[in-house]
Amino acid sequence: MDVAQLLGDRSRATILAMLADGPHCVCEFAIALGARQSNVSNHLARLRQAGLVRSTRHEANGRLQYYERDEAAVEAARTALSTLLR
Amino acid sequence: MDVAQLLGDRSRATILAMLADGPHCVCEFAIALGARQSNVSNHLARLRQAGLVRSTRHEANGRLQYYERDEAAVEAARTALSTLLR
DNA sequence: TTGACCCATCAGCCGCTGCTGACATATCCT
DNA sequence: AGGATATGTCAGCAGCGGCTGATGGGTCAA
Repeated sequence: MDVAQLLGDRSRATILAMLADGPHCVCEFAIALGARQSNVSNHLARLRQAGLVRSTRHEANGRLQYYERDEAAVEAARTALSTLLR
Repeated sequence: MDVAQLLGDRSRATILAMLADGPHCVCEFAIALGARQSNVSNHLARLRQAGLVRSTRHEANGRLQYYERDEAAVEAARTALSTLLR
């Protein structure tokens, strides 16, 4: 899926912005967005499929799934968008 | 309308990319995109409404409507997208 | 003026996409 | 084991957005 199309959704854009300052779990996104958990999971699945984020389990609490940005992919996306408007 | 959402469409992204090397008329976009004239006009109206492009009539042939990018707005969009992935 | 050309706008249709609810899975606690 | 918590996945629905055809306005040539 195209990067710009991914960012076209407000929820996904907010998620990526939140991930700028470190990892977060799914429930945090759900609260911040005021959305259901399944909804957030769907968005994260898109972002995961695009390679922009990856998920890891929390060390202490294995029930929590923590998401972090793939900085290399984000950097690539940033340059891709920049060259698109070159 | 959001900039990322505008770029999410392939047609509009192509139009903006084509405008990188100077102005073009509507018919040129239609040919390049393989789309109908009304379709292209709709996309250009969106881009116009967003302030990313502006239209001027051709000097020699007044029937041709030429579109050019608003470089200031494009630059603003570029930085907006860049900070979104900051 | 008449016709041809180029474009903008609009209503309508249709496909895509986000959202939801239900269910399955995984992990932790008791 | 059994229940609670956190998440992933999926079918279904509703709304949005892109595409089209029709129509009207603006411009040029004859």
